[in-house]
Amino acid sequence: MTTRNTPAKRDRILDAAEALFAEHGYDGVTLRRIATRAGVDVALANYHFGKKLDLFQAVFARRAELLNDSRRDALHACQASAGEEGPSVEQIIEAFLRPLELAQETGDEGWRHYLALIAYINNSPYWGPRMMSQLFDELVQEFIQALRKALPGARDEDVYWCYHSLSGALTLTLANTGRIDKLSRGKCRSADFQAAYDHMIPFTAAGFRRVCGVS
Amino acid sequence: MTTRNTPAKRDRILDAAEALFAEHGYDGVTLRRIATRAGVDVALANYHFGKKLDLFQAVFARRAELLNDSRRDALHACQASAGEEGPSVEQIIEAFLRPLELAQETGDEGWRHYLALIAYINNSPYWGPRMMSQLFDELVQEFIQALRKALPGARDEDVYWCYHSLSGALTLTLANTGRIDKLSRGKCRSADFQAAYDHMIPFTAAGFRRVCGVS
DNA sequence: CAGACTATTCAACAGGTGTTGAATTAGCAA
DNA sequence: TTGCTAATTCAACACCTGTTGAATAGTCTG
Repeated sequence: MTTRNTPAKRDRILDAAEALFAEHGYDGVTLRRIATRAGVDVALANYHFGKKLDLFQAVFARRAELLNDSRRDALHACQASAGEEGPSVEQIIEAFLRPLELAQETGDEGWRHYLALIAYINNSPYWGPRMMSQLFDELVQEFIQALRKALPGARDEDVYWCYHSLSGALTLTLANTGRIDKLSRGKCRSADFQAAYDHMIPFTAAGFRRVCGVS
Repeated sequence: MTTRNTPAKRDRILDAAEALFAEHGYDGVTLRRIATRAGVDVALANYHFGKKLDLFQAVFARRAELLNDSRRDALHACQASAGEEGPSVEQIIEAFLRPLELAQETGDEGWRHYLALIAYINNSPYWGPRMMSQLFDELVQEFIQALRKALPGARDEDVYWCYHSLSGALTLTLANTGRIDKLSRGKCRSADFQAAYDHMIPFTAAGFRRVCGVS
């Protein structure tokens, strides 16, 4: 153990908060429940993170940079391998979605919870406007710029509305509510991100092409 | 005023609860805040609706039947006007979405809040599985059945995954978070449901056709 | 008018909330 | 060892929560 060893309990608090916030939302979770799940005293959360809101934001920020890096790498990679006119709509959307698969590839439950937390925040009229922009807008604009290039002549407004549909489909996927499992009577499993993206990529790419007037 | 006159305060409680639950979620709202907004004593909510959870469900159920009727009428109407082979994918999706426009056509803020509440519930890993099915599944299956007929030869699994994307795009629209406004720097207004559906209908229809293998 | 019933408010409860300051423990330096 | 500092727990605070039973006001019936 080095001198700068941040002990395990701090991380266990983040993990517990991540899982609980994702399932019950900010107000549906109590600091005592987080502490209990983490096997820790209540006051420790305050010691490490300050107020409850600060803990919430710490959870939200913890994996954001890693996720953004992964997505940015995927975008730049497909841009590098594409020719002069840039990657196709499908390739761009693939770069936007596939990095999220690491949530189940690594078998790490934390990532699954984190993505559900993003879905919660993104869909919330209260938290969405307050928290999404600062961490994700810059990269999203880069993706939209790439899509614009792949859809020459498209109106800006149309591109943004299409991104809105893509974002909504993704958000509901990340929320992982299991609703599609019940509707399809088991034919679809919402926990199977790979199957979800395998369908979402051609689905949304076709939508972009149609709405943005390129066949 | 008739004998069975349920006074206005009962409805004001429902209206206040609807707006607050939609914005802050179940746990983010206090009965006292609801009562204050409704201009009513705290205990009155309990008198009319019982526990807080019962009030929540009452709000959720209040407009469900009306919404389902409206959607069912639209579906049956387009089925009646279509020929033997049934309505197109576009027509079915239009019947699924357009009834929701009454939210702003009537200028009734209550409907806007109600639709945001549906978005909150549908996207929640906790409430979604518990509350969506009982009120909405039957009609949704009818829509999916119609889509299946409009997409001959499609695999069931593909149809359900496409519906999932449609549902996600719709959910984020109803949540009305204003995120697309900021991203598009005002070019899109998320409160403009008509513009949202004008784009969503061709977008999702093209997705259905592509994924379900019909050109 | 009296009576009955519903709607509404008042007052209060038992328990849970986030937060804090002091006390305790653990880990490392000299 | 003795210090020193960060990590952790303990105990408690002031406040807010959902819920309830009794009290009051309102409305219609006879």
